[in-house]
Amino acid sequence: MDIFKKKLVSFIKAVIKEKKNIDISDEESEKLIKNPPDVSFGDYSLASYYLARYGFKGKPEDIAEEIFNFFEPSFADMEELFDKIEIKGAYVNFFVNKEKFASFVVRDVTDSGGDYGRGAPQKPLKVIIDFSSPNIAKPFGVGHLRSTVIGMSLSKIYEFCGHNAIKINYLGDFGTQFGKLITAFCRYGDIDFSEFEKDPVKILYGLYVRIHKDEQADATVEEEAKNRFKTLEDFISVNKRSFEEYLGGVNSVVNNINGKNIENGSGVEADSACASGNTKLSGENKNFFCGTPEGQYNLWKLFRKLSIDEFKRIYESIGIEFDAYEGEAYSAEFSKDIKEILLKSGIAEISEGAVIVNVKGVKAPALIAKSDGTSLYLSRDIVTAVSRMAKYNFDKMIYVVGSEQALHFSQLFGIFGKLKENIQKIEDNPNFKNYASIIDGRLVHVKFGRIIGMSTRKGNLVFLEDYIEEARLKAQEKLEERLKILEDNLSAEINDAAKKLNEGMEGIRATTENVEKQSLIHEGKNERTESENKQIYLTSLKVGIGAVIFNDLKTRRTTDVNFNWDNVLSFEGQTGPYLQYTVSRINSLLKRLSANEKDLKNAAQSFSFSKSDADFDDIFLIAKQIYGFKTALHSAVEQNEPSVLSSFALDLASHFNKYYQNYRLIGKAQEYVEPRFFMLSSVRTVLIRILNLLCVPVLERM
RNA sequence: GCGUUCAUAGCUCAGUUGGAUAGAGCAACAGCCUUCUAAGCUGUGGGUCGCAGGUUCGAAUCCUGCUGGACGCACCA
Repeated sequence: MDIFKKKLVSFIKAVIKEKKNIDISDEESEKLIKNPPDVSFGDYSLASYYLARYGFKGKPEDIAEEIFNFFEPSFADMEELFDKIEIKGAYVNFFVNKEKFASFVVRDVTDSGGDYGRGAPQKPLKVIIDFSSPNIAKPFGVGHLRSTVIGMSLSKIYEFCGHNAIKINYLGDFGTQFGKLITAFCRYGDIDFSEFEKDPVKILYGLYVRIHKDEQADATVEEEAKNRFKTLEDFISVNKRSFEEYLGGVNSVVNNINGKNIENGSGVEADSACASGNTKLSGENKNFFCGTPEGQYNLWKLFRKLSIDEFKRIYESIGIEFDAYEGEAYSAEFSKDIKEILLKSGIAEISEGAVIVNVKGVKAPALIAKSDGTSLYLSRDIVTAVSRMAKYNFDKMIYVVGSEQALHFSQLFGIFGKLKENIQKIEDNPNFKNYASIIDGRLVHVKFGRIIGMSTRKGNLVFLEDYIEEARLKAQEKLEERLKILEDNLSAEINDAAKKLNEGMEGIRATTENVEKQSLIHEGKNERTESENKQIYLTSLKVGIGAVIFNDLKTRRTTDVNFNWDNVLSFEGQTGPYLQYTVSRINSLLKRLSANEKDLKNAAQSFSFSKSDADFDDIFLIAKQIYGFKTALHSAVEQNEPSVLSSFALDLASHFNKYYQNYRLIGKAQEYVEPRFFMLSSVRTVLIRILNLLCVPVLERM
């Protein structure tokens, strides 16, 4: 809490104590302080109707007056921090000392450097964030992007707030669909294996599409796929440990490890390693792959490995990373144990041959296992949650999954509620009981809306890479335009200077300066050098990625977004590139202002603002905006909502751009420039921090 | 049919958890580059907060009903 608010808190406590003889906590008192909607109402306000709960009775206006009369005599005590107190209707409004406030905020940011806003809770939470989770065998489409960036951003936000975030990618690598994929591979003889190695995901997707089409006409496809999946699941389940045994083992590992406790060799990673080697894909090996359970298992593992490699490449290109890759298959091994435990304890029952759980508050029965005995993803999710509890001992687990799966998660969460209630009915499984009973209440479904109307220009699924490339091209186009204008202006300047050359020294100086500048930019249609081209490519790529990612994070998660190419490819207004541009603008300005760094270092100790300066009101507004960063972070975490930060950043950027437009700093006196230098640098610090938290690339220059 | 969820300016969205005069950005129109990056800034127009009730000092926000859309609802994930 800042010194201004602290003062108010103590005053509010005092007035309640004095008038009603009630002691309230600092937190309670702080909650009574609101931010007025307009500067003309001051900087903090106390709405009298909130005091009704402490026994203040009567018309709100009268209460406000009562409070005001209490404050006024002791105003001298506040004078150092506040300019005035005003009564307006039902509100008592407080006006801070603007000079002090602005200096306070800017100094706060300057002192904490890049860490401004970083949290350090007394008890950091261990939070698992399960996101992205693409389905293997399908290419990484734009649909996956939303989960990916929301999850990644939340992880960063939690980390920045001092919590411990564990990022898990839970791959959809199991289920009947893989039976289909294997069926496709085995049925179609015309697969080009060299093509396969080049772009495996594309080939797999081709198989996927083809088999789904054939399935419509040929009923044997589905049957074969089901059988092959059963073979796969049976093969995995043979000779395995029991879930109980597994949980016991995890437990002993966990006790020795603090912090993140990432088990790198687990699950997918380890399995995919043994998939290579003797399992070369070729025509001759086809009998092995299609004819034996072991071959089929290897084939599936190979599909999975190839897909994961591809995903990793894509993640890397947009700056996404995970602490662990897990797969559903890993849990499939234990889904039969779950089924038995739940049935034996009476939590689950058999209905129409399938295993179901009836969950409180959810009408639809939760299906745990199919009548042919194979597992469903709900049972695998139960296994996964329990395993993770054993492994990580999490305080909270967030599933970043689309809202169309809301029912699934309410069933999953409901099952853990039921498990907790009926835990004593479970026999013989102490480890399972131990972990399963404490999960209830720690699971959160962070859902998000669909992206509607997203299709390629020809009308199909959009691949993420094509999407980004489209944005990049647009960014490059824009960049080229700007360079052209720059070049044109330059040659105009040079012509101008040449004219002046006849008029004396002034012209000579101008000409030499311009020749220097010109060497940086190619004039006219000359070929650019390779490094210039590379620079242009990288810049436009970052802008493109920024535009695409920010587009997914700027609106509240839950609303469906109407996709519109023109909106995404417009880089003006409330967009990622606008923020990137703002940062690079500040960069450029600060660079020009910081010619004398030594002076600035000295000034950092003792700068201050004067309200007699023409730009002071705007400086104060910027300081206020910066100050709101901590509140924004807080509500972003509370709501698991990155868009809070997006809106905040847009506001801040807009404040800066207005200031930039209205006041010039170059050429002003050093003591005028110094405090503003730190103010602008504070804006930049916060903007860059938010861009980082939102996974939007930051550019030095644009 | 049942359930979840949404409806705010022509379009895309905010709206400090029930508070002061409902705000931005696009698009339209009118301006601003000899002066720190015009991916910027300024101004104008644009609203029955889906409709109807209710709750109270006070409702875009809460409750009920209606209309309209999206999603989900037994062996897919």
